[in-house]
Amino acid sequence: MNEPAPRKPLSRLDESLLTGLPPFSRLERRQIRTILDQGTVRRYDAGIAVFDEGAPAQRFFMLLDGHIRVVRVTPTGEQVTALHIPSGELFGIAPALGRDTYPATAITASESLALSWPVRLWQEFVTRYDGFATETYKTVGKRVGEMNTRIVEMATQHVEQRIANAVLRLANQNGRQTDEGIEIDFPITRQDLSELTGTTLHTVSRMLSAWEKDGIVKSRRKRIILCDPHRLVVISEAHPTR
Amino acid sequence: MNEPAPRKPLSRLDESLLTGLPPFSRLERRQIRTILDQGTVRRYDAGIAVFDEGAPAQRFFMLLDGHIRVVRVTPTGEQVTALHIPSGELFGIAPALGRDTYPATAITASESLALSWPVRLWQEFVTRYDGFATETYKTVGKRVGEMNTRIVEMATQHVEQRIANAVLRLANQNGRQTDEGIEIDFPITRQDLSELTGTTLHTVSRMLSAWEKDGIVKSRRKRIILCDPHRLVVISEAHPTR
DNA sequence: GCGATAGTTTGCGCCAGCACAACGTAATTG
DNA sequence: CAATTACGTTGTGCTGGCGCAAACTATCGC
Repeated sequence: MNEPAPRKPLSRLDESLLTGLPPFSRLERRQIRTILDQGTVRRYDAGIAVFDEGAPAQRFFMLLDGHIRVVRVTPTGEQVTALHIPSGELFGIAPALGRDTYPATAITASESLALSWPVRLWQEFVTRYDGFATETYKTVGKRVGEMNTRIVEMATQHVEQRIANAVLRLANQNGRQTDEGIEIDFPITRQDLSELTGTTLHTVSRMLSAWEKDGIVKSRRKRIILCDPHRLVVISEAHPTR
Repeated sequence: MNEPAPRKPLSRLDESLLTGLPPFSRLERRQIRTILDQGTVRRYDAGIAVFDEGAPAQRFFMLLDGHIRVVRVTPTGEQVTALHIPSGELFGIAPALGRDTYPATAITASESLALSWPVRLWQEFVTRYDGFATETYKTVGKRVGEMNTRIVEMATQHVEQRIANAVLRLANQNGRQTDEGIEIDFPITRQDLSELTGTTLHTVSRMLSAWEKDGIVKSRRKRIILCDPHRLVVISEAHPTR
């Protein structure tokens, strides 16, 4: 992160942390207190695995601050990013999918803060707290939709369009307006982008260079700023050969 | 289908239709009777859309017989198959994902028989029937896993490996042992396979021809028989360049 | 301030897989 | 059994994007 995030007292969390967030928005202060007291907060450095693919799902998580990349590793060791999780969302919700192991690895893209609970509380949350089930399944639905879109993109679009789409999506979810344009407000490398689009870091680099030459983006190390999102949209839609 | 499927009396269904199926396996005969009476059966010809992407989700379905392809259509009209649904599974379960429209189109791959209920019953099923929620979320979890795998494959594997994987998966889910080998027991065209693997029907055709020359598969029109599944597995794993 | 490390850029050659195109063949219809 | 339609095969040429390689540059730890 750029500025040091305002540090929350880790000992006892404020109820306001959760009140705004969809899965908990219909709950009363007292209920949220209970939920907070049952959970554990932890800070994670950037680039740390919060949990690993295949590991027994012992806890589920709410990302309070930072960004998570959900990654799968192939038998031969290359990584593919399946999803990006912005702060304010649940993750590692294996129990919602009837699973007892995590289906993928969660890696912090930036320094992050997450609250977590043991899975045995899942059933309790679902039955006891109004709106929790509904909202979490909306989240699942949204992610299924995203994955679906990724599949369609990978199947039909060219690399340039896929990269454009990925950048646009990231900017939409995690964009921050600056005087130069919209900046993706967490560190992202060419390698990350290539894992997100199923290509190589070389190709991504070339692409960004070309776009920068055309004034569509600016990019420093680990940072991307969109100067002309509209042109990117055009690229992402253009020339669908197949 | 090859032989005309044994025709069920459409008027009043037998409880045994559902007793074996996971979402209903823990229920009593009386409960299943109620569930059956609340639903509607319908037969669909091959190649028919059961519901369309984006349409309001008015019903959810249980596939009793046949096969469904879950398809998304791109803005430019090409189709991508996201999932295959074998008989005995729920589909069109938008309500489980907190959605009120269908996220994709469901097309019958062969003549099919499906039972369906209005979505307003979903909540009732989930709360009233033991195991229904758990089992349906397992189904969702399984499908998320499959989609994830597809993404990884599309991102890292070559066309030949993707086709091999697709064929193997179909054979696993819907294989039937014959004297020539394992036959995929529903009609599938080169075009279908190409939509499943994100390639062209030409490339699929070439691939199958090559495999047939090597004695790995036999293929008639709309039919594929695996003579040597093991060699296919080798192909699907081999030479992961990136 | 100086390596060391992690991230980025760029050039070059090559080939998997696509576009295009034409033809062959099995099923279907009346 | 024509005629028609749907599905499958195969050839040719071309190119997007990858592999490989090498150099460059921020950033960090000491």
